[in-house]
Amino acid sequence: MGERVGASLRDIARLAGVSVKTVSNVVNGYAHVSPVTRAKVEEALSQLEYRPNLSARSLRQGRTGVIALALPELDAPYFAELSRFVIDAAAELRWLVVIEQTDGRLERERRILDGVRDHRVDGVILSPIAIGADELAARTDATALVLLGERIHDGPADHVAIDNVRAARDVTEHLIGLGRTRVAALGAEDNAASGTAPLRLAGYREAMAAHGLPETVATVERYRRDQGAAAMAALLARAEPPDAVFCFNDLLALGAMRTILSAGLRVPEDVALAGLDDIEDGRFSTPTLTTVAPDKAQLARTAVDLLKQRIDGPADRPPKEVGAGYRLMVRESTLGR
Amino acid sequence: MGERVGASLRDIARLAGVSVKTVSNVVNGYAHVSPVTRAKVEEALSQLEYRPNLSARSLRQGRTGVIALALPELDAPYFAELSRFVIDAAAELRWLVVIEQTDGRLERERRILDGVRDHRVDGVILSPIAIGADELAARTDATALVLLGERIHDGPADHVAIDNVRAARDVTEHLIGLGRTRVAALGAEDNAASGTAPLRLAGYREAMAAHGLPETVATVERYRRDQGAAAMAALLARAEPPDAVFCFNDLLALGAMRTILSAGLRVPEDVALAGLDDIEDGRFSTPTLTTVAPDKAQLARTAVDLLKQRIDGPADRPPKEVGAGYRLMVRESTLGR
DNA sequence: CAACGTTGTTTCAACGTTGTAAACAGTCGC
DNA sequence: GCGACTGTTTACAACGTTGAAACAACGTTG
Repeated sequence: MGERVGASLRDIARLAGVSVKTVSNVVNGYAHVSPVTRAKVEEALSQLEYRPNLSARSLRQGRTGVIALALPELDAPYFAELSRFVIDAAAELRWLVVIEQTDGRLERERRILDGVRDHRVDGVILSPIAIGADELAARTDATALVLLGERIHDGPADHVAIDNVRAARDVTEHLIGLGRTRVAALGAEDNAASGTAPLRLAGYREAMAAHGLPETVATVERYRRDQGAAAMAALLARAEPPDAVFCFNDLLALGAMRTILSAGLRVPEDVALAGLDDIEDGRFSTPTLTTVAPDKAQLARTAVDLLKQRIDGPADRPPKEVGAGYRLMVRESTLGR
Repeated sequence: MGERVGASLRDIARLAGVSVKTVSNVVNGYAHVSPVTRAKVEEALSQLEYRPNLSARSLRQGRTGVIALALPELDAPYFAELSRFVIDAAAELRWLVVIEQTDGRLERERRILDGVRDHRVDGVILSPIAIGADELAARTDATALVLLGERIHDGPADHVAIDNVRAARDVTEHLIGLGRTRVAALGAEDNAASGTAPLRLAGYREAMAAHGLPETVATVERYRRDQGAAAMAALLARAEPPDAVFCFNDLLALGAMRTILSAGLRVPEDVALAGLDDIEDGRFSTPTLTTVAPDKAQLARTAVDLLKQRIDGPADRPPKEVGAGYRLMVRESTLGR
């Protein structure tokens, strides 16, 4: 047998004894359809289990109903959790989300921005790592774009993010407030002109400077557990190892925690530890992880809303910057049992 | 301005001075095109940055180039890691993957099977939790289907999975081999007729029976950290608490680990702990987690291959069952430092 | 040189949908 | 009984693509 494929408007029309367009009108909820006709059509629709062919609809309307969510990597828990919220928010608009993984590589992010993908999408939500404001400004592709998770101030695109500088300052203040004096930052990036790393570093520096404390900064290349573990090992090998570490995300913190505990030191007694992201792992580690919890639901919803405005609205609307809330979650890794 | 949308075959044809079909032939690599014409067309293609409209192509060909990957939840690390492999394998066939989350709910899985989704897809890879063999057999939707991660023997669909019974038996044997005698299973499900839980339970039982040891089984509702933590608390409250626990997945094990350590007990000295899935968290927990590592890449690739065969092949091909490999990863949670 | 096959190219129709415009049937006011 | 209006329905075309079929210009063969 050939492909068993669903009924089309034509089939419905034939069965209900009306024109194709009338069926289309019923399907789309057009107001001026007589009750009798509507009933006939709806009967036929359910009898044949009609479902619209979205390829045809897309072709006709020039819209696909699909948006892309471009993330560094889906298997980083923060992004997995976040994508769930994005998918849910998009589903309310009957949008489908396809996930593209950039691995944080500049070249991949560039391709996303240039609209080089197999399937056309109505819009893109990008969580940028490598791309900078200058590249963004040079973008020619007209696909609607929203940046998620990073503020590129006065950039050419809508974006939504928590206030990374302030959040980082809050965490650092918390560590200092415990009486720690050798507070290190873990997660800076060597050649990052943009991205969240410089912002979080700035927040850390503000807090340290405010208390006249010396800065210690450990760099990584990627925000992964193994990199956190390695960077922490380097910190411990110093002449004056830190007594507190602010890791720029939770994965780094969990890697660092592993290194500290393996070395026979205690958290938080010997080294207090804090992260940022509030991934679920940190709520069940031993000790549990102090962290900043961005309001992921709000981030996701706002990103989708901004994208909708951008898609529906005029192309020349000036870009918006929207903030999202966060909370400091103090747990055992700084407070003890 | 209106929607800035890409060039169509017509635009290319006009520019190159040939017919639309000839452009189509070039785009699709049709053999009989003269070098001169081909060059002209390719020049025009790159000049206008042509990219095919896949909605139109889908409409014409009746195929979308999109497959659905239906998982319980994306923010379970195992599934996040697995989806990455699926996406990569699908990308090699130029397939796009959309992820649907079932939350392990029967009703959602049913909708997936019945093909109730907004966008039509060429095939579905389903990682089933709740659905049983009988429901599968009653399925009427003709969309190609592959089951991933569970064996429903002699079921009506292709599937790929590791040998859950044997894997569970191996882990349990490992725990028994440490000299433990009060080995508990954590992760059974109360009313599960199908799914992996009964298989893993069966493997546990085989091993326990082979050594004449008494069985202890703790049930959960979902495979999440909090459930593992709670179930472990119940086990510890028993008159004879276990000295080893095989958790049916790593999330449960990490939750259980948290409970054990919080109670002031040591892992593995007081309670040895093993999981299944080999998620990254378990490689960085303290102690690191002994687990079964399914070959996720092989699982994903096989699932995609099976789906391709099912899509391209005759509809009446009998369903295939394919196994995938796994390895026992012995780490600190059973071995100590 | 007529019949035939090959290569290169084109014409045509169709996939399922919806916007536009127009047709059609009533109803109202005068 | 006419025009104007409202409400309901329809015919048509088009979105961009590709399979089938047709066609033209060859070279080959008997």
